Amino acid sequence: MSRRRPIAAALPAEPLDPAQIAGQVIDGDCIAVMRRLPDACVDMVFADPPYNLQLAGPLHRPNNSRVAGVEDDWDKFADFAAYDAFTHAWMAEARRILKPAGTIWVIGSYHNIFRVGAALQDLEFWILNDVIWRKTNPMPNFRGRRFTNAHETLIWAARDARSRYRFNYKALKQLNDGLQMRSDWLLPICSGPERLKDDDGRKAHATQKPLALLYRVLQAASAPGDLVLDPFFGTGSTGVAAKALGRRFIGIERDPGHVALATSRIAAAPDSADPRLLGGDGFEREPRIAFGLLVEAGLLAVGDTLVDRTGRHQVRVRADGLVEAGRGRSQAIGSIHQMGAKASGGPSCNGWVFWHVSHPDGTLEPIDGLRQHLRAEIARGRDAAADDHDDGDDRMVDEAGDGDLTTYPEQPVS
Amino acid sequence: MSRRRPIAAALPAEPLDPAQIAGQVIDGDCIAVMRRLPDACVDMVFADPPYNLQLAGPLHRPNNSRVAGVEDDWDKFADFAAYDAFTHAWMAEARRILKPAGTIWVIGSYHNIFRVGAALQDLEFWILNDVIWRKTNPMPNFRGRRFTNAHETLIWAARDARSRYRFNYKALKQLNDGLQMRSDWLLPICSGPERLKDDDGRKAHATQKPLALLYRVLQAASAPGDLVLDPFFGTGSTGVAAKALGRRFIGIERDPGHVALATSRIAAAPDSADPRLLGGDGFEREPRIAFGLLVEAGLLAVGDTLVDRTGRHQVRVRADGLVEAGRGRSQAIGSIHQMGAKASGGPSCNGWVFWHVSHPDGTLEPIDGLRQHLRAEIARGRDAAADDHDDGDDRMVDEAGDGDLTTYPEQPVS
DNA sequence: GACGAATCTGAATCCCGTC
DNA sequence: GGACGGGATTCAGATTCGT
Repeated sequence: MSRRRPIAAALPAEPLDPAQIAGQVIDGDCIAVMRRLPDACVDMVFADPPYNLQLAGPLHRPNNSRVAGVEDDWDKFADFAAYDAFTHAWMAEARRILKPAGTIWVIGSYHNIFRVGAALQDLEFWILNDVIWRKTNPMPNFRGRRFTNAHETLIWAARDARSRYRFNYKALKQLNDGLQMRSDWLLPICSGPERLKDDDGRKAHATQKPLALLYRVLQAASAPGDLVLDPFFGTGSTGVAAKALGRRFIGIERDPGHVALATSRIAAAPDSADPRLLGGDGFEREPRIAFGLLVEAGLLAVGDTLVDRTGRHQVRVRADGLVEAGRGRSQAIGSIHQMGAKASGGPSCNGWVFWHVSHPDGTLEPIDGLRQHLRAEIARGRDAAADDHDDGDDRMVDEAGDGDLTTYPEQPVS
Repeated sequence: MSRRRPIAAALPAEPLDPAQIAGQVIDGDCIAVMRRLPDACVDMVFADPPYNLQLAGPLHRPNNSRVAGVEDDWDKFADFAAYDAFTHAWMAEARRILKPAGTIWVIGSYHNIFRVGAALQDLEFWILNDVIWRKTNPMPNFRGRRFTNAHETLIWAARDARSRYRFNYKALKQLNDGLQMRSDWLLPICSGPERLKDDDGRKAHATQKPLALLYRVLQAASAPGDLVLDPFFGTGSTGVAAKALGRRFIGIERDPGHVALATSRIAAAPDSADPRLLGGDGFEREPRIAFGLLVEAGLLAVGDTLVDRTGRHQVRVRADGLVEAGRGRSQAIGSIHQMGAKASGGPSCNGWVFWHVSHPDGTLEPIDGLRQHLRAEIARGRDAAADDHDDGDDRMVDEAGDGDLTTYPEQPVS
């Protein structure tokens, strides 16, 4: 198989406490280290495993300079079977320590990504997307024998098919100028000052990933305070991005030199901004408003008529927070959603945007506008109350707006 | 497994003659049909196999309209093992009938492409590139639970690691405005008039591929007259593109309705232009000129001195087409390329651009200039001769300039 | 017929909290 | 865990409809 270190079966398997080692880089084989972590303890895994590059010999540019490829021992495997066994082993451990709602990201190239993707499926991970990192500045194909290999592939997968995983949809839509984020991401490769060099000016790691890539991954599929594990930590880009975004991390790395480099790099890296600015989705779920509240608040009156956009359907507002249509035998009563579904003929309906009130000038306004009005009033009252108590060292923040409070220490503003 | 037809073990396995059936659509299971073809008879395979989508239930757009998903029987497999067995079976046959220098293309999505890529590697195909088809107009993600699935993946692989496969580098570079063609291609999905409809106005096939995609694949990895096999022919886009580009094809399709549709579609499709305009690379490899020919042609004389760009190294021209440096014991003899490599210290060297002749005015000219001069003269003579014989039914064209002659029937100008 | 608005559609593994 | 019900969710391009 490979010339990697013997795995840790013989080493003492002292348990590790995830909370204790968060923010650290653990020196060791990732399989051995993961075995010491408890089940279901991390929220996300980001993995940049060896690519199994299989370069035949040294490659030279047309001007005869030599291309510095990946020639490290960690990228050497005897054959596909050896690579598959290795992949299966680390991935099974990663799945064990992943929380049920957690997701995994794995990055690779055509040399290994098909083995990786098949292994994920075989282990019953559930693929959510394959994401293409399109490089703005890839290395050209010097021989002119293939297409410029201008991308790498990331696979994003949930722990299983029924996972209620996190995806910060609105935050990413915002990042993409108001349109859904697509599965193809255009980002530069890691170069310039971001690229770590050793004392001789050579690159410190053969496959350092750009921070921008890690930012986007963490923004998409984790929340502030989440614990992110990177089993192939390298120079620690995952840690730097996690620190900047208020996520906690555990890094595992076999090469002691890289462990030291990553540790000092992260210590020097900027900390996260005010955690309140980092919210999971950036757009927390708004507090729920029952339709009946609009009547209580005087925004609608019992007996008012609601119409759909085309004017083809109408309902009357009842006192109990339901609406009714028709008279006598053909009368139907239900929630705004149920009656909207009935009217539109679909399996479901968002009554808030389906039904409208008619203004005197003939224009229609969705009742969602009334709801937003009411929400704003409620928020003003809540903020006034909160101002009286906002002076502690720790903040209690309802990240998701769902009543779960996350506590974490105050962070300096960077 | 799937509800496909029983495979053809029990059917009579009458051999098929590739030359006879070129241009036809064969009705049947692709594995059974391929078994009837001889070894090493096709130049390229393009395959668009079932993706194994595993759709759970109906999906609706926000406006409550229902998405027409792929619900055909041909995309139903019991599990990954069944899909893998199917993949392995058709792919092994495809490899058998592929010429040693042939390549295969397979397109898929994250549902199946990892199984496909691993199977290719397990069968000892040699992956050359994974190519990303980025869609300009993908279907959005309606529930906001994932990234817009905005691409599909093609894998391009040679029959084995040592294949001398065809890649029309210059033609694709030209297609890409003078820059190397990258591994990410931006193309619209198949819609509008190109999308075939049945009598009711519904799409005739759930997964029709755009012609532009096939054009690029055929342009990249085949030559005029090549025989291209598509084992999942569907509505025959591969055949239409092949006809337009002067490639021959064999299509295999299980569904008799699709066979009929593809056949009539191809019959109505425009034929290729003058084959001389379609050249394999669009830029035929220039005929090879031996260095010694420069002496024969009087462009260099025996004993002339060649120097490198800096003037630090020199060699003398010999009568045998080699060059020599030094005198007596330190004398070295070799080709212009070998002696260039020795002088520059690299593992290889293009002697044509490394070595120069000195003009009387002191300027240096690469000997490649002399070669181009000679080529132009040769081309003038060849064209004059060709005009006298350009009236046969078949043409013999040395596409690659390497002495391999490909014969193909004359095509009318469209 | 021209132009703008409204509608339709595409290889899709497409919800979540509460009781 | 299963059932129930609230309510959140789309982009580009072609085609059809309306004036």
